[in-house]
Amino acid sequence: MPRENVPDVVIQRLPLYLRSLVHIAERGQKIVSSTELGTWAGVSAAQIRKDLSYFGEFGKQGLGYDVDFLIEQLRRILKSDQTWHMLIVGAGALGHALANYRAFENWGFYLVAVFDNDPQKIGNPIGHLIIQPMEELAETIRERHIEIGILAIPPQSAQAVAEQLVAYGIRSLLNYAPINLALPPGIHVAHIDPVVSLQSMAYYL
Amino acid sequence: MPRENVPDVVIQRLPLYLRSLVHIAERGQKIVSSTELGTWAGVSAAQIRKDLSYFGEFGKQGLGYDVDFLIEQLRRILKSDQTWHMLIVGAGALGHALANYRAFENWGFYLVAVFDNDPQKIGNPIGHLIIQPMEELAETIRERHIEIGILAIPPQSAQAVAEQLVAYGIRSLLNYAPINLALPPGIHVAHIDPVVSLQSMAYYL
DNA sequence: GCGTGTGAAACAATTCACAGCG
DNA sequence: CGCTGTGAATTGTTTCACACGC
Repeated sequence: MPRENVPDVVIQRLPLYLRSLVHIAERGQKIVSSTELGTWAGVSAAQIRKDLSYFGEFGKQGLGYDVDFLIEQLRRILKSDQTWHMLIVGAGALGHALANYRAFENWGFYLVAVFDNDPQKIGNPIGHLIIQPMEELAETIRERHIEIGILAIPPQSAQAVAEQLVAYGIRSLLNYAPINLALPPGIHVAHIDPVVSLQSMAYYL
Repeated sequence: MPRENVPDVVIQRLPLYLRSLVHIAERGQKIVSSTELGTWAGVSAAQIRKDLSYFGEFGKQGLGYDVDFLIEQLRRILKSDQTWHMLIVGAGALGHALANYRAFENWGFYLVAVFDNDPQKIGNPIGHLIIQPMEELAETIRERHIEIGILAIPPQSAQAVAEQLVAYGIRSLLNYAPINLALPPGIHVAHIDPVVSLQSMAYYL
């Protein structure tokens, strides 16, 4: 679909544009210029136009972009117009917060299973699901066609669990454990670590 | 302290080096080469040497880096060798998970107050703290010398609350609300949004 | 006239490759 | 000899500026 190879930085900005566009649409606005969208998203107008140009021509010269149309296109490009199945490993405080987070489903990301290795927790409800034992991992991934794994476990076990998930067919991981995962090429890992974010900010304090 | 102006990407990588070094130190290793550290942190050896060279000469030629010494230096550079006071606004599931997250204090980040605007929640315990009403925001920030604010609230109120925090002297924000904040220059904002991370990953699926 | 789309120009980041030193 | 530190070369990203079309 992309006309040529798209830099990763561009892919990381598209969700920000999409979020800003939804905000603009909710205000009832139908048309937006790259300048205005750039102000909302915190990037330059030229950058928005260049980024979008990797994927096609979505604007109207002299006018701007149709907000609803551009939302639709970005959803398509980011594959947020289809359904993805996710699992969480780790039913601690973070696992619970994620299991109750309602914003995933708007974007096609459905949580369909939660796992933990603590016998005390297995069988307990979490969100609208039941905590399952790790033994059911392989079977559930296969049967529910799960593509995305979320790690909400301590760093000590993160590498081993990540390897299990990859072995069972997961290709995308959202890692909340504060450790750098070493995984084979082709596996995509996104990292969320508040300490890393805080440390980068503290530099400027 | 930095010899010249340091690119922001470099600052964002230093916490990853620090995290890897701690891991290496816990295994009892005393010396590490840029090649080995790079493998752990997922970057090239040359990049590590270049990044560190912005701040000084920390290695020994022909040998490598003293692990403990480099940890000490990175803690100093990232200001993680001193104490910072943080507050959370929003005592929902995420606020609770963050309030119970034990990893902050290892790095000098101390949570000293949690706020919410829900009268039902005010006065309830959260972690080792008590949920306070928003009216006490200004006073608490001043009295407890709070430098960092964490937003764990719905996106509708995030901009207004962020502006309040800035007005009361907060210069660094960790924003969990899925909205781009527009704030005056000089204020540092780090964003954590799992949907943004998932959307970037889904592109490659 | 206004705002997009896009080559060209400017700028930034990364990698290379090697001198220098323990 | 091995590994750091660093200019130089390369690669990647952003900004500029303008032709084009509504």
